[in-house]
Amino acid sequence: MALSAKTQYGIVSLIELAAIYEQGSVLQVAEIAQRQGIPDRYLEQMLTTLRRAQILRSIRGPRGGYQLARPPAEIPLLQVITALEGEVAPRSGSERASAEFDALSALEERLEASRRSILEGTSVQDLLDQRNQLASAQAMYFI
Amino acid sequence: MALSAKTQYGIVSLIELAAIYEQGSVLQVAEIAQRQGIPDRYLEQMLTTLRRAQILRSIRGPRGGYQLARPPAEIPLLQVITALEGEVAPRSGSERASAEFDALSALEERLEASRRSILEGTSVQDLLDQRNQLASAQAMYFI
DNA sequence: AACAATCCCCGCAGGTCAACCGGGGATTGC
DNA sequence: GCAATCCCCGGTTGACCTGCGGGGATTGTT
Repeated sequence: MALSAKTQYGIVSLIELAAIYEQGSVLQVAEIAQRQGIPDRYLEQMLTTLRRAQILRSIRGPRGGYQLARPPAEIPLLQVITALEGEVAPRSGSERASAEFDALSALEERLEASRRSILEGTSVQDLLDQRNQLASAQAMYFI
Repeated sequence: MALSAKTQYGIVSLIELAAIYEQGSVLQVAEIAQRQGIPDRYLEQMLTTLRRAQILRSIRGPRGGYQLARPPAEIPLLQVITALEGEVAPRSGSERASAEFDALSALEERLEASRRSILEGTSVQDLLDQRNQLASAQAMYFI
């Protein structure tokens, strides 16, 4: 699995919130959790993390909930994943001193760069579009 | 870290073995482990795995050791990593039934495809070349 | 003002997995 | 025969992911 459950839950929630972004309304943790079939107590942690990263905004009290802090097209997935999984420790201290490990590091950087490139170039809006496209395709198939 | 320690140890060993492939000689587990500063008892497991995957050949008894089973240019890293980390379980059973999860799956597939593409297109020989290039660059810098 | 809905914070637990260690057996060159 | 080397298999430790629970803070509604 390329993405952890934590990350998947967070992103799926963002797609749901993106769908109602225009209306300026909110969704509650329990609401999202039930619809997606994921544990609400766990999802709460993800949404809190995303709020701290200023990707979400929260409203407390009755009729409260979460909403996107900015338009979904302005939320690259790289930011979301970085917030949820935490920063990668930048090669602290003991570099393996070996020419072979150095050559391998060059490869790892290429791998990470390619991954970053995709995640920087994909926004929550893109995933929402994809969801709608898949949904309509399924509707067509159904007829 | 894009690659696990297990994978790193295995690949680094393959680079060392690629460097002596022409001579048809062998390297021993303890030899590689000491030079690379990695635990020998652990490295043994990786080399055993690579032998079972027919990437390495082993010779037992005194003066024994390991050598590549084929020319390093014919060993794509994807095979190495697949052998070391094991096959990815193919989406067993309980698909999350949700349009949002489906859209996310499409992204995950793109991520994995891009990774596979790099790992298929890079061989152990390529890493050996990179090592030699880095080594000579460092030599130039030293003068 | 009281109440209830909702988010907020923090710590804990259980399971899984990566990384590593150790014991003893099989092979084989010298 | 002996020692070097690979071979096999199981155990351990520590971290991390996933998830739960208790109680506190905020706020709309009545």
